[in-house]
Amino acid sequence: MEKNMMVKMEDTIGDSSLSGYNPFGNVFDFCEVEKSSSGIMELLGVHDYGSTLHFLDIPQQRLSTISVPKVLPSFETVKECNSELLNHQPATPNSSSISSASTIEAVNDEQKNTVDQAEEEQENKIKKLLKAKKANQKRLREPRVAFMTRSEVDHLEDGYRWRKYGQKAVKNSPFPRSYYRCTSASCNVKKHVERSFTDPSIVVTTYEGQHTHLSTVIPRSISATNYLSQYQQQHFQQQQQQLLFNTLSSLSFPHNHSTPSKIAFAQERLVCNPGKTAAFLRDHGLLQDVDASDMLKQE
DNA sequence: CGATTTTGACCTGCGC
DNA sequence: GCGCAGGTCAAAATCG
Repeated sequence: MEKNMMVKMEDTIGDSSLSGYNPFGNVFDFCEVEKSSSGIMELLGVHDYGSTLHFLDIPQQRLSTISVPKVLPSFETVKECNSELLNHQPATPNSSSISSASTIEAVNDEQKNTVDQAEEEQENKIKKLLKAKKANQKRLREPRVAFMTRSEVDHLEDGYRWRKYGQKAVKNSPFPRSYYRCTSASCNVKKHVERSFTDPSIVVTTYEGQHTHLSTVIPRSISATNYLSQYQQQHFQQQQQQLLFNTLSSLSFPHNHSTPSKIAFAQERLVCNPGKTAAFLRDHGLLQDVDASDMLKQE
C-alpha cells in the first residue's frame, strides 16, 4: 500500500498492514494487527476492543480512539474440558488388598503405603489431566496493534502509566525490546516497545489488551511541542491542518452543508483562522468527540 | 520508603 | 525430544 495515501479503514478488510491517514485524518506510519486467538481475521483486529479502534495520534503523541461499527459476533469462550478433573474425588484407602494382616501395625503400614501409592497415582493423574487441559486450552491472546512512529524517544507518551516488567534482546537486532504493563490495578493491558533495526529512527510500539479505565495522564498541550522530536515539530503544523481537513471531510455536518461545502468550509477555516482551529483541536481532545457542527456553532 | 527499573532465570510455544 | 526465541517472573538495585 502506498505510503501517505488516504486510506479508509473500511477499505482495508483483509489487509494486515496500513499506511497513510485514517478517515479522521490521523497519520499512520504503519499499523499491523495480528489474527485474534479465535483464528478469525478481523478488520484491523479492532473488534475485540468492543467498537473502538485505538490508534496513535502522532501530532499529540498519545493514544487515541475512534468508534467503529461492530460487525463480528463475540468470540467463543474456551470449552471447559476434563470434567473428570473437576469432579475428582480423593482415592479411597480401604481397598480389597487388606485381608489377613498379622498385626494392627502391619495393617496400618500397609494401609499407609496403599494410601501413599494411591495418592501418588492420583497426583500423577491430575498432573496429566492438567497438562492435557493446558494443551487443549490454547492461551487466549488479545489481538495486538502495532505502530511505527518516527521518534527519538523510545517510550512514547500515550496517556497511560506503564511499569516495565522485562527487557529482551531481539534476534537480528541490536536494539532490545522492552515490556510494559499498565500500572492501573485490574487493567491487564500490555505493550512492548522496540526500535526498528532497519531504521533506528523508528520506534515500534505494540499494544495488547483493552484498558479498563480512563487515561490517567493529562494529555500534553499543544504548546508543549518542544518535547517532540525535531522531525515532528517540523511536520506538526502540516499534520494538524491535514488532521482538521480530513476530520471535517469525514464527520457529520448539518444538513445544509453539502460535501463540497464541507471541504470549502474546512479550507476557509484553515486559511482564515489557523490559531482558532488549533485551539479547537486542543480543546476537543479525542477526535471521536469532535462534531463538525460544534465548530460551526463556534463561528 | 514506596515505586520503578534492571536483569538473570524460568516458562512456553513452535519448528525441525 | 530438543533447541531456539519470545514472553514473564521476581529478587535486587535504583530512583525520587
